[in-house]
Amino acid sequence: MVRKTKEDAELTRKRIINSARAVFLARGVSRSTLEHIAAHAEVTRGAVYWHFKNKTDIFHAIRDQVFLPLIDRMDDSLTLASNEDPLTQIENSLCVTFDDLNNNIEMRQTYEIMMIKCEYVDEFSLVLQQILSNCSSITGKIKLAYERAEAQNLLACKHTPLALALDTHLFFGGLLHMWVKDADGSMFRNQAKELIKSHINLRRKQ
Amino acid sequence: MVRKTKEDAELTRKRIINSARAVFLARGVSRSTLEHIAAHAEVTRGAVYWHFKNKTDIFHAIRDQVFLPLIDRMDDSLTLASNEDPLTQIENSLCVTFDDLNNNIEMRQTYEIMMIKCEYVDEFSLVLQQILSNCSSITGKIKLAYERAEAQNLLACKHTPLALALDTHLFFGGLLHMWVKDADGSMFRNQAKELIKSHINLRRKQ
DNA sequence: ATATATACATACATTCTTGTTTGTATATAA
DNA sequence: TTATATACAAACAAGAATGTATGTATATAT
Repeated sequence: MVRKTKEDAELTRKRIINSARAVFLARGVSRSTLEHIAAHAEVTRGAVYWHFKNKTDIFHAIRDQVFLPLIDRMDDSLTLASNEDPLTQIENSLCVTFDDLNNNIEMRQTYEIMMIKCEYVDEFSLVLQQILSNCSSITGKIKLAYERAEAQNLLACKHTPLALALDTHLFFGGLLHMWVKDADGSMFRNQAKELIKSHINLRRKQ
Repeated sequence: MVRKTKEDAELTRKRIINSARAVFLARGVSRSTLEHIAAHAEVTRGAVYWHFKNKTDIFHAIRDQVFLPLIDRMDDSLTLASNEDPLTQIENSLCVTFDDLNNNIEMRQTYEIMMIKCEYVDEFSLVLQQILSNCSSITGKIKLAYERAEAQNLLACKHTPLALALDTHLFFGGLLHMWVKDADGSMFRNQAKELIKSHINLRRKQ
């Protein structure tokens, strides 16, 4: 029984990606073999090599599945017109990310893989450049929101919008890392939103 | 020429550790083999197996070399009596870490390995617990400093010392991660101290 | 209806990597 | 001074893991 229909083949491809995510999560990227992934997907390595060039190719498929849509989403919640004040917009845009992490298993697993189950060397090292670039893009969006907040006289401090944006972004990155590492949830996962609210309130006038 | 003196053997052990750090940094922990490490140290795997049980054992030796002294250092700069105000103490204790990173190659390389060249699975996953535990310890120390700042009426905001400490610690963690990823230095390494100063000034009265 | 490309499974060859075992020269203890 | 433990080097054995090559049944195009 071979030569499935195109739809069948696409299902196989997706099963391989999902299996790879599960295997990467459990064993780390390096220790995961194509045989592990194939077995989990209930196919042979032949199927894997048909759909993907190698393990790195699968890795990028998993990454793109989560991160390509994500960037747009973050942009939207900070850039789109809204009836909320800019500081609340920033707060919400950060909170949305953690809502997504809570609700979307694939996203949660992918973050965990990228942050603590992957070694950024050789082929993977260029991902670091993408991360850096994404970060400065996000910081830029946050800065714009702080500029609007400043124009509306909402800020409690005389810091520049850029300084505030960098501080917020670093806080956000730190929280993301701790969120992922805090698997049992007791230290950060349960109180992420309060931490965000507190962070934003620190710069809110009154 | 075998059977060196005890001092020679200790030198060999240190050369192996230093070589392992260099190899881990270049190839990632998983892709580094004991043969790579031995060759870099100009010994054979026999020497490596004599001094260490396996690769994980070397990993922990590298980690302990940097992190065991570090915890005490961070404690000291936050706990010891000082003629500076508590907020400046926090600022300095954060800055000291980045001074160390700049000046101490071994520490810098070790941080890079632990953060982006290692997969936290199996034997390595318990390191995550240590990280979590260290973090709450550091947060606790920062909280005490903020309590002293509050008692001295230095704070510009009505946030609790715990909330401020968590925010500062997350900022610090985020900055550490970006510092390490920003290998060329243009985005974070050069301005880490200004970012810290700005972060602390945000909570300083006036 | 036939030819061809597709979607895999199976088999093979090669290269790493690891752990262990064995050998050995020499500090060092007795 | 001799015996023994030390600090390695060298050789060995076994199992992974990878990439490729080959086989094959069947959608699908013509």
